[in-house]
Amino acid sequence: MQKQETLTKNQKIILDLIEKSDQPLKAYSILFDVKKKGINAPLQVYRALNKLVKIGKIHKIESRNAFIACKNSKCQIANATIFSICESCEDVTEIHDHKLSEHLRDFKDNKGMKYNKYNLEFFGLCKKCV
Amino acid sequence: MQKQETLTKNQKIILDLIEKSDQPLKAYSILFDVKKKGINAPLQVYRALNKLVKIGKIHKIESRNAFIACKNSKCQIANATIFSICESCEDVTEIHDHKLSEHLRDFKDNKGMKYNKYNLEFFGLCKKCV
DNA sequence: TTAAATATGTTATATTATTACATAGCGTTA
DNA sequence: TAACGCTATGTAATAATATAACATATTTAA
Repeated sequence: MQKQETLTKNQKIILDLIEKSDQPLKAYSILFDVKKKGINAPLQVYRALNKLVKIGKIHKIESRNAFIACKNSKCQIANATIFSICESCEDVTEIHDHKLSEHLRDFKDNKGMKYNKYNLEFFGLCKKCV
Repeated sequence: MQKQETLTKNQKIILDLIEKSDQPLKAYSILFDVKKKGINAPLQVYRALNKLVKIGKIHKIESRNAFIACKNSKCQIANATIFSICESCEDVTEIHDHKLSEHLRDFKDNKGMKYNKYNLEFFGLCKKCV
């Protein structure tokens, strides 16, 4: 379990912003939005983002270079993420599917590799965009 | 099935280079290597890369911004990729696991989304690095 | 044989992310 | 409390990744 009480000022500001959005935000768009709060440089944003990713409060959508809040209040799935991404409207949803997660968690390759993390992104068209 | 006979000069040069490497190559490292062959600008590389990804000859490792050749001669899996990535030595291997692929192919979320593609990346430590 | 589609070459620029360095705060422990 | 280790901060500069815009050429198909 992560300790959420230790978030610093910058981390809180940036997490707040990301949590208010239900869609992924890009680093420089975050930077633009938090300038009024005294965060002036990309590095300040990236440092906070990296920390928030590390503790599982947010996830990075790798194919989009964007960051979305983790809706799972327990924040235990920083290392096991599944997303669906609409290639038309770019809507992103985190998927929680017990059975699929189980399969992924239990997956063993034939090279004896020890996994501690996975990220899965599904692409397609959402209901609205079909 | 894709038509491989239609690759253009630039596409061939860049595919050759990527196929000679068993590990992912980055766009600007590719650019550096193909300058002697008359490819001078990033855009020429990215255009070839995008095409090669589209037809399934190579895959992009999203978490690494790098490109690796598809070893599957049939090239039918441009839209269904699974990789294992060692976080220590950065070795990347494409995984072909029938059962897992089946699960992913058959996965349906509860939002009625129609998927046409997925990308899964496993992270951990390979045998050598454990 | 013209039109449409695809690819090329080039310059410039946009976007994403890190290096390097100086400083500040905080908890431990001696 | 003083000294240390650790983490975070602020700032400037720059590296790394990727695309826009434009002119031209080549290929494909009607």
